[in-house]
Amino acid sequence: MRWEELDREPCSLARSLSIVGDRWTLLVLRECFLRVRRFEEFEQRLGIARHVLADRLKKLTEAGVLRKEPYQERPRREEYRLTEKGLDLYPVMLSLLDWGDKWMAGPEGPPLLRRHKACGHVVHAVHVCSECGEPLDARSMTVEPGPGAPPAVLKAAGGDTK
Amino acid sequence: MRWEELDREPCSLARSLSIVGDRWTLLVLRECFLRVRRFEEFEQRLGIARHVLADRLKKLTEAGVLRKEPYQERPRREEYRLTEKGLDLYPVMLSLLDWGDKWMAGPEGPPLLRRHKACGHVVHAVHVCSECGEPLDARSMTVEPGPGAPPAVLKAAGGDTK
DNA sequence: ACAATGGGTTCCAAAAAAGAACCTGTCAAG
DNA sequence: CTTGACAGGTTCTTTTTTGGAACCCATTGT
Repeated sequence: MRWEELDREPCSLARSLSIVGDRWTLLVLRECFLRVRRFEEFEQRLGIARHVLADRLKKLTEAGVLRKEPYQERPRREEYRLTEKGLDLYPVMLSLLDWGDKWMAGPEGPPLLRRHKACGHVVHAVHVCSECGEPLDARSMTVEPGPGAPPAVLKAAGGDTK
Repeated sequence: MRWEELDREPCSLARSLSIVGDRWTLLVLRECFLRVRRFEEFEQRLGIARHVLADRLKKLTEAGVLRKEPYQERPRREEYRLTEKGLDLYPVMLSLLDWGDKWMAGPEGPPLLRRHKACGHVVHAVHVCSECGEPLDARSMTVEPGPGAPPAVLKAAGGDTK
């Protein structure tokens, strides 16, 4: 499997990774969620090489995850903002954040906490079933071919996910 | 920021990415969740270069995400299995999967569906607050320094996440 | 004795990233 | 009317990572 064909794999994970599955993209998006919007600010906060940053921002814009919005004319300047597609990556960030909090924090605990505005508590995310509301884990799911499945998938699928 | 120092960043996202933030690791883990356990099988299913696969499996094992379990002696053969730390990455996979289903599927729909054993429905994951049970999104959260925060973080933090 | 099997390691060429310098409009100050 | 600053890139060159193929090694079946 080559990297450029990843977006045509019959797998939503592979397709997602074709956009966010490299060294820098999710860190750039972290800054977006923290309301960073300008080239210079991304560069300073991340310590990323400028041309790598330019490339990532371009690819994210082409993918519809970010959009360029002018914030002044003469000289024209544009900032990068999350689209709805980009905002929808929040669960991905949250899952990685919660996993890092649990497994990668030192003995002193995680470096940042997230507080839920609605209830006021420091929280983490729980994944629940969209239909019955029960918590989901790897052993509670089975996989089956969907409407976009190519024939080759049909023979491979059939087990559960653990 | 250099890649090798990512695991010491005061950010759980960066620390998580120091393990799963490269081109291949999450695809290797996808196969693990689909119960692939042997070197040859990873190689065939992923089409990954052998030494890259060997390197990823070693790093994941060192990180405690996979463990090597002997499945026969003479000749000794070992297989790779998810540890508890690895199984805990399921929400990350699920988030990426759901995002791909929603945003990266063609008009014919997603290639695979996940069915919840408990309720029998085809489902996706919903992220809810661990304290109040309400759905979470980017705009409903604020960030604040945690117990492991270095001084530099204290001035940068303080906004919400969108 | 010889090939097959599982699980690697080694070598070389191609692609991607790091780091630093350079370019381009548009102002604003001297 | 020249000099400098600023935002936002682009162009080099050097180092790391990949991809692809070949090779290695212990066992075991024929």
